[in-house]
Amino acid sequence: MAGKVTIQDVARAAGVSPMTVSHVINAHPHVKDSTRERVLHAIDKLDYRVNVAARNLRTGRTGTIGLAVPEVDRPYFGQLAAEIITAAARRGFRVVVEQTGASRETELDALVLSRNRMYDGLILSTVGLGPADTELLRVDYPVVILGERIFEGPVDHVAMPNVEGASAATRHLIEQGARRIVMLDGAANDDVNMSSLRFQGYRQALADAGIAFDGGLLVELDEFTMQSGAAAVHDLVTRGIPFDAIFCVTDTVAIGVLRGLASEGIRVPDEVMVIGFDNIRESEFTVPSLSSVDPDHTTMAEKAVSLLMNRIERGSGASREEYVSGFHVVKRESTSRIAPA
Amino acid sequence: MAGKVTIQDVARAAGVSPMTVSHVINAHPHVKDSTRERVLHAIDKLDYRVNVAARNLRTGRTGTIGLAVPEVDRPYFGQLAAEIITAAARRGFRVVVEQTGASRETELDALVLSRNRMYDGLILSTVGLGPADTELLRVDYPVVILGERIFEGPVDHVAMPNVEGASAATRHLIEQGARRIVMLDGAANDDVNMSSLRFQGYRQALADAGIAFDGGLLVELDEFTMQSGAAAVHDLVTRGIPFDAIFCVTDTVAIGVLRGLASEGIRVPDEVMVIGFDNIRESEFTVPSLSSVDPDHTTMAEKAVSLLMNRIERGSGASREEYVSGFHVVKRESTSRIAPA
DNA sequence: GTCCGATCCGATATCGTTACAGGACTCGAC
DNA sequence: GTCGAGTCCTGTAACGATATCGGATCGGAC
Repeated sequence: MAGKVTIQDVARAAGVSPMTVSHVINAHPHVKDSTRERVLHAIDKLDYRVNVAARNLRTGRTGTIGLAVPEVDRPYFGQLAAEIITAAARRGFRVVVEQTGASRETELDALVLSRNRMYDGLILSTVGLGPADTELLRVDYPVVILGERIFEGPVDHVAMPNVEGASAATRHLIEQGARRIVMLDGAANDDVNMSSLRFQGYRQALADAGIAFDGGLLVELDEFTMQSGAAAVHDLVTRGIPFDAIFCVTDTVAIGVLRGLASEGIRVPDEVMVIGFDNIRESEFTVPSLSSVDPDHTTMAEKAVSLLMNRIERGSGASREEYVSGFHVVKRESTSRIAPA
Repeated sequence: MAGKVTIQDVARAAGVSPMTVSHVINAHPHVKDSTRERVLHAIDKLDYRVNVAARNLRTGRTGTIGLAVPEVDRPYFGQLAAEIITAAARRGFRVVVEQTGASRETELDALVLSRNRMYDGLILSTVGLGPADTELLRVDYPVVILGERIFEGPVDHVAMPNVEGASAATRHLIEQGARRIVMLDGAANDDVNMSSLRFQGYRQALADAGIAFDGGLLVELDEFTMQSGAAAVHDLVTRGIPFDAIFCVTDTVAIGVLRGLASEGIRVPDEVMVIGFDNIRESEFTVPSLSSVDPDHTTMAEKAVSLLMNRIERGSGASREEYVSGFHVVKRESTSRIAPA
């Protein structure tokens, strides 16, 4: 029953026109208080709810934005999603979460979906897209890319300080005495993806410290999971490669690494130090607790949503914005050779 | 430009009526191949996208379901959300994630929102709702409650084997030699919420083993976070309460507990054993790895979505269904007094 | 040659809301 | 007494799709 009440019914019950009801619902001015009361009373009595589909059709807005992430159950993306949903809710927007599974195809699908006008805008936390896809991003609806750095992309972009953060993390390891630093990275195939940028930071820090880069210490992971982090450690140990620290491309990988080292009976940080990137919530609670680079996700999420809102409201005219978040290195037990109190 | 192409434009370009275009789009039978080709070609050429709002209005369906969880960035809910999004996507549905922050009010808000016909249905992973709210759940659109057990609720329900799982976890601790088992629980105030049910299982296992329940070993947490788990351990130790095992109401709490024990210099499992509930992905990678009760979320998520789809398709006529998932105890290092290989 | 069912296509009428434009009325100023 | 500027309300016409139903066409059976 409640589902079938329309604005017409309310109008009839309140003795006004549908338009007046609409005005009341949308808080337009120029409605006499007594009239407003009557309408509200009728709405209440009939248990009227606006039909969002009809409103969407008429206004051309949906009040919904899309968020495309590889998987919400990865800690980093989960936390990002939570912050974005909160930031959007603050502005009266709902968020549809699409899982792209880190594949280029599905990320493009999300773009196309959004073109259906299903969403007012889209936040794309890319992984698979590369500079070759730049042209495909040249779409006529609001899009914000979050995370990866796509060189000269045609859309708004909120990026991480990948190079600088990775460099600082590596420098921290060096300062703590590490010399043979493994990097667990992804495929760094196009110079601008996350893996590649963090690798650049790593190399740069090594160079700055006068440490020669050893290709044998670079491990390319297929995916950024705890599983793959643990497996990589096992592999390194099995192959007998000596190392005294590991810089992990993400905290999730680092958690797997901590586990892998424990399984191998290697003590952290005494024998091997570990640092990650992202500072996810779990990192504070691992044993030992995990040092990490904190790129300030909260600000990034807030910025992404606010950029998107600007596009939605002001259209595609304005010039493209690029925001790179700040960062700081969070030093915890995993890189602290002085035993904690 | 792409945004303004309507089905009319396509019809004109293809030399057919809008209805025929609609038939093609919706894969209706009885459209000649040559006609279909022409229409598809026109769609492609004009870069036409259906206007979802218009379709929703006309059909009364949105192809979107709501998922209300406390927070997507808690591992358990993140993993649940991921599974539900996947299960829904398989059926051609999108998912809007609402964060209720574990408050009763926001959970009810989600229910009301859904009444806007914004979603075709709602999956509510409750925390704050209690039996007192049973009547409020008597709504006329598809709802599935996921997780908590609301006695005799008027809606479909996918529940966990809370009592049985908790009992099995506790029994496992006892079998491993524990006698003074702390339970870290939430407020067990209404006999049917998660905390209360898991507490029942705990007490039952104690009773079965002939161990007297010691109220001093029951700790009520305000929230189920790693933070609160760690704090609880610190508090117990500070108060000098002796214990040889901890059963945590969730794995997230347990991870905090592992961390807290490490900070206190207490060895796991030698001095204190720990077991959680949920078997989140992280539990396999903690140090030591965490034993847990696995309620098979994948099946739960799948079941929740499938129940919801049934409601959406078949209406509210059918009788209410209640599904309780199976479970098994996953034994890992944190409860294994025999050192792992 | 007729008839019938299957196949193919389209005219019309909404779905429930809001944009737009304008009508009626009030009130104060001159 | 007239005018203008609010204030308050409403009639009409979409927004872009699909449900419904009926009309046309075609091929085969008799």
